[in-house]
Amino acid sequence: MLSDSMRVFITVADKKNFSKAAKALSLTQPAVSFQIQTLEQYYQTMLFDRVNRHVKLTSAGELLLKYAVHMNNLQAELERNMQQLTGHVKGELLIGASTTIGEYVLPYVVGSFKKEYPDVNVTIQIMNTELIEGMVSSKNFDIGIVEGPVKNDKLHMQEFLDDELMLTVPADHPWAEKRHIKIEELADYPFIIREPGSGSRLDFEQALIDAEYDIENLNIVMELGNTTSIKSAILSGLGVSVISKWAIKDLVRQGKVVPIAIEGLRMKRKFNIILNDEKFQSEAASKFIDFLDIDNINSILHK
Amino acid sequence: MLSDSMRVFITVADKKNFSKAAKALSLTQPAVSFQIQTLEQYYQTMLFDRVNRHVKLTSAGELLLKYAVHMNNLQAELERNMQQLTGHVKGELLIGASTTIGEYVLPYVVGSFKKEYPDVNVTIQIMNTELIEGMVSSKNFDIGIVEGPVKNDKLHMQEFLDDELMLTVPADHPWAEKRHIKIEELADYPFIIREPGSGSRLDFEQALIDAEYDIENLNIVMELGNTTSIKSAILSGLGVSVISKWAIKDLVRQGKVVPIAIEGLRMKRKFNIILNDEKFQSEAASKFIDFLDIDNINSILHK
DNA sequence: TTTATACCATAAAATATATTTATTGTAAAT
DNA sequence: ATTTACAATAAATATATTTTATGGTATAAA
Repeated sequence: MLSDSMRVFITVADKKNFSKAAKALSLTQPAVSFQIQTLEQYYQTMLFDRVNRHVKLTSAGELLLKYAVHMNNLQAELERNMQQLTGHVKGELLIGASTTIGEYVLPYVVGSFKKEYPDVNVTIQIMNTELIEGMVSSKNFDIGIVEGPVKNDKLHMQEFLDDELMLTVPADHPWAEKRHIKIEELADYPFIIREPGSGSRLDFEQALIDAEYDIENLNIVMELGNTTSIKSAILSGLGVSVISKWAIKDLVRQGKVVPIAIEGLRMKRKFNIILNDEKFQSEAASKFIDFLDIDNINSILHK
Repeated sequence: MLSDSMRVFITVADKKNFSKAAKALSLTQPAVSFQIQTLEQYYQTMLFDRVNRHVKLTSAGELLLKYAVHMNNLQAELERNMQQLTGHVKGELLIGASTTIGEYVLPYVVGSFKKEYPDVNVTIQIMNTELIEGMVSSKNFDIGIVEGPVKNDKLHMQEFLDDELMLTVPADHPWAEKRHIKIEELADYPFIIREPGSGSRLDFEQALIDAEYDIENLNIVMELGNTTSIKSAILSGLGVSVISKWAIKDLVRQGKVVPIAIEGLRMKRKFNIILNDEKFQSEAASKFIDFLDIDNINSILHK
């Protein structure tokens, strides 16, 4: 293992801030100060210039960082080889996911993965696509999974799962009997919509534009900030809405809501895995990526 | 810095013995057991087979060793670069030297070196040429300095200092007035000789053979195992002997003994530095090797 | 065989090291 | 002038490592 002080040093060099490094390492700021001081005494030189509101590597610090990163990479490589040799896959796995995926798809996937690899600690962080891309780029996340395509062309994208936004109505709704309605009928009932800027809202709006239907015709009664609130609103009869098929899967099975197709509206989309090819993947990450194979995922989700 | 457990691991892998590794690291054996167990738990695998009277790396151990050595080399390189950057040369310096050099030359050299580099800890280990060559080969010594040439052709040799074996007599000896005697006169006084096998004895014998003088003619009254005893014996008037000019320098200056040349006997030899070019030299070692420059050494020894 | 020797493992106590809590100090931002 | 956002320091505490003391096992020697 890399020594504690080196890990602390790398983090401070990364964050350029003792307190933030401490938080990232689950330490207090004095503990970080202490470790840096230990290194500075050992090498008899300052590693950071404490200048005003930030810290900055000295040339000695730059030199140390170069070697620290190199050693860190060696350690990661060692760990991976060791796990391949012994078969004991373990470690941390940090996944960034957008809301629907993180709330309605990944929990099942991760649950199944953990049965096979109980010593891998998986953390799912839910945030928007842009932030996820940033964290994958900076190698802070092992994997990102988002709705829609990736902007950053340094990142590698691969298809994960099909999704479709479905018009969702309560089981006792007049439309529940039908399998599909025409776009024009949409205006007949109160409609609940996601907040502007969210992925789902954008996809829905785009589908309406493609179908040349003016969103102003809808009878929008409420704008809500997340899928769960929309589901509650639908269940309580406040209106109908358009939601990812994965988000309503349980409610559909329980017979509480019914998904309806809207003729002429194309609301299919893909969930995509985003990876940073520059990042050395841990054995845990590699195994998880293998696990995300579509056939495997289908067998998990359709049971 | 490399973590403690890695340093312990490397040592055990090297010595193939927990107790010897402990001694080499100035630890107790249980401390070594503990560190190895820590690693074994971390990687969830045995690193050594404890088989009968020795331990042996498992395949996981081999893998770890490969990376441990690599990291260790990186650390050494880092330390050297850091010392060059900051100018703070420090660390351990282990020198193997044969008796005369270690006792009569190196103390002055090292004393002078330490004035310039006070944070370098120099250790001189006195042993025979063969052992020194082994320790330089195995990279356990940074530098070796021996009388005479090196056998091992993997090692790099460079000339250090001129030496000459001198016939040494007490100040009140009849020969003391003369500057030189003939070989034949040697038999006129009791002669003290070094034990067989020692470098000085061999060099002396070879010089006699080259001069076609039979050693049996000498009036050998005593055989002693080290230079200091021979000096005492000469001072007490027990006889005369042949000793390195460096070993008697002080006594000559004090006027207690006199060095005499023996006509026709060639007893000049060289002190040689032996280095292992495969070894990554610390900054301290490099500085010391620079310091061994002949002009520098002469200015130290002739003051 | 028995006994001695050369190993490593383990447990408990001692020691050393790292971390937290609480506080101070110092610029910059409000 | 006050607040804010940092890092440094000191003392108390927690954690990790090491030693001391002891036990176990296999080989070598008697």
